[in-house]
Amino acid sequence: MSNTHSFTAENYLKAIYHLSTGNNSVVNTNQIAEMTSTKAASVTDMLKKLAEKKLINYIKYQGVTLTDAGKNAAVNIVRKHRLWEVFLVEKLGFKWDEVHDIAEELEHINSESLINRLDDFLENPAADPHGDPIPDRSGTIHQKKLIKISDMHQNQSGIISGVSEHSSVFLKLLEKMGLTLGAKIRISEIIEFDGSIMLLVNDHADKTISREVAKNILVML
Amino acid sequence: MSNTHSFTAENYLKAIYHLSTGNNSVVNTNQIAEMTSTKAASVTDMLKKLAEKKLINYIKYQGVTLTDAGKNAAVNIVRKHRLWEVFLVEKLGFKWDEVHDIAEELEHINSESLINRLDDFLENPAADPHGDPIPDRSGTIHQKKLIKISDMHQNQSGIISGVSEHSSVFLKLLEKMGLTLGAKIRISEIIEFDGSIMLLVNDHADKTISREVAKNILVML
DNA sequence: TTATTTTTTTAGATTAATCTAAAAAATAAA
DNA sequence: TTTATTTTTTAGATTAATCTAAAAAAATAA
Ligand SMILES: [Mn+2]
Ligand SMILES: [Mn+2]
Ligand SMILES: [Mn+2]
Ligand SMILES: [Mn+2]
Repeated sequence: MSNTHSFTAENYLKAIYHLSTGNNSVVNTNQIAEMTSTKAASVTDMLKKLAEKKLINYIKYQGVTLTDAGKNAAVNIVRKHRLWEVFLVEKLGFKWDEVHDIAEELEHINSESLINRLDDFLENPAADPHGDPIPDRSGTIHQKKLIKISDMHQNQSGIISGVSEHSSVFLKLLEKMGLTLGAKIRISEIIEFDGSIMLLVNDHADKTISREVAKNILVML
Repeated sequence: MSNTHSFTAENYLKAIYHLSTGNNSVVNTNQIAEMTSTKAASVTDMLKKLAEKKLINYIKYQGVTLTDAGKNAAVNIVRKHRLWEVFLVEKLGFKWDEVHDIAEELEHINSESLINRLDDFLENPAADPHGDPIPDRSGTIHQKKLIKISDMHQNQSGIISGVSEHSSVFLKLLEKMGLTLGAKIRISEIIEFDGSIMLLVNDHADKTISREVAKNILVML
């Protein structure tokens, strides 16, 4: 089980995984280069190696997809990343905007018993501090259906359950506005002029957020 | 503060540190090669790089010592290693013979806030699961005076507080015999024939251990 | 459908970490 | 104090990951 790959190979696999679960399942060289902060030429080199190890399906000039083995490896890294994030927030008291970079390193520690014990210690959380689902030990992801605030209509209400933008500035803004996971919201008005949205947060006084902000907050109805 | 060095450089620094706190403060190439499971030629290469970075004092053919910067770096890695070991045992329920290899990886995660928060979360432990002292955040080590069971005399008693052999077989043996940290012992007899030792553990029935075992158990009087 | 632009791959180098084999220095033995 | 042994260093290669610049292929536009 769980062949061990280099730190670097793991980062490429994760990048391909995230890119392929977005829109298209086929991922191109330049996208990977951007996500891994490398150059296209370096990506091509690595793609050959990953293909060699049967972790991706790769045909020159045609982009890549993950094989089952590659997807397993990637999901496992995502699982570790998100569990560590829960640990950092729940046990060590980090803020939700501070944990990503540390988890980026911790996700490469390879020990199945470590991660399964951590999972139990954290009481098998379903989601990380940003609302992203944590794959279970078999690799299955139970993703709840969430919609963007920007897709809600007047008087509709729900619970904030995720974000689609993870930058520290964005997360800090939400924190300051009380728009954190678990907050109950209700759309009181959608402003015609620019689409900004007024909403009630936990039944308190109205707050207004821009459409851009609204697009990046995910709600469970 | 705390310049960041490569994973590999950190392992060399730690090896030099452990070797130099043993007997001689000057450490030689072959010792390092043995401890890092590399070859002498590789060590020489790395020594040049570490000297370049002013982490060691190195003169060809004369062995090495750590500079203050090098010692700081090494002690910090040891601090991280031991704190993670405490975490693995106390929070995740690993046995004391299972944690070394995982800590060997975790010790390279570089985040000062992470390690200080972990320290607090664990309630600032003084020692790791093997009784080794944990350097505080300033790098100071408070080492208690311990003696080997093999240096004790008849009727002397004390508390098991450390081990000087960390292999899994040895630790499992101690576990099985109830000779774990905190156990109270009293020497009932030192056998003339081969120097093996009979002792009372927590006032229970006598157990006998070989001189070799006795040399590797450390006791606080 | 040809020309232009964009994307991707190859060619050729570089850097870090490692190795084996050979040379040089230091140490121990005769 | 020579000679032999051990230790350490150098020389020369290798592997993984990366880069820049140039070539090749694919996609887009004219
Ligand atoms: Mn996250
Ligand atoms: Mn250890
Ligand atoms: Mn290590
Ligand atoms: Mn230890």
